[in-house]
Amino acid sequence: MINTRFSVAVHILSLLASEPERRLSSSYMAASVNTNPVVIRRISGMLKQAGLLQTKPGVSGALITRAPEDITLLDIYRAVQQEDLLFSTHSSPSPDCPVGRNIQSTLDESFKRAQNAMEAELQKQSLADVTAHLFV
Amino acid sequence: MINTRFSVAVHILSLLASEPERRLSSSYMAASVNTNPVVIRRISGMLKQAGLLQTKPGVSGALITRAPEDITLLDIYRAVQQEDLLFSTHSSPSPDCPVGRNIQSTLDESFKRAQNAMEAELQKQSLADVTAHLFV
DNA sequence: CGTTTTGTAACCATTAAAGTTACAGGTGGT
DNA sequence: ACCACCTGTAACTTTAATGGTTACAAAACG
Repeated sequence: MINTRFSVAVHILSLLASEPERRLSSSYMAASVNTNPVVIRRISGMLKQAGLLQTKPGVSGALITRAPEDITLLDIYRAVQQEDLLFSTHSSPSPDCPVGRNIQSTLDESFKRAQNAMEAELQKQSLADVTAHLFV
Repeated sequence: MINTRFSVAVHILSLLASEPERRLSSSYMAASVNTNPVVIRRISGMLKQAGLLQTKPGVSGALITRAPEDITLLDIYRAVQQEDLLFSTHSSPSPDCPVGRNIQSTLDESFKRAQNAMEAELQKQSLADVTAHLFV
């Protein structure tokens, strides 16, 4: 199961997108997410590195940097996921067995296709789609 | 990152598919996978429950129950994955905030789409596709 | 009848994640 | 200039999942 960083990251950016003019502090967002401000700052740091939001040390709050229409869920997913492989393969299968010898490269291809399909779907969805759904 | 059970499960079934007449013991398969026989038996148990292989207590070895063409990677994935949700969402966001109030149901939909895309791709690939790739 | 194997339970080690405390360094208001 | 507040980050704790391992009962086969 993929960790909740992705989920929290979308939450953070949804908050910022809903009030693009206001700098929202980590404490404020932590209250909405229902977690510790440090967790927010940690994830905000990843989103900042990905260029999705701006912050300044000392100055309260974060601002979104792009229009929600121009941020895909894949952008957010990639920002908070350090591992780029979705599936793990068992390590060091036996090289003395035709199956063991080739299973890794074979699975790498199969798994990559599945991951690509998932990421393609994330790319189709924008932050604007999410926020539109939030405020019905 | 998705655990290696899936990867090991495909390995097991590839072995059984490559010698459909021979009963392969957990020790034999453990040597090819390079792990402990108990790990093999544990995962074999899940594959058995899913109807993908047969075993009998006391009788050495497992047999594949279906033609590799009729087993999809999704069948195998589902057999070894107890959680049916790929993405987690953070729990108990604030009900006092319009974002917090609706984020879960919104994300559930977005995440389900992504998961469906991934699973659809797994369904397109059969065990036969995998074994064909193994023995080039 | 004894060796072997499966099926499980139980336990350990490792790892990742999330929450938390603490604090240095920067800002802005007063 | 000072002070209260915020960010960024390191460090620590807790929890849960995973994979490996030991142990053993039940079953089967020669």
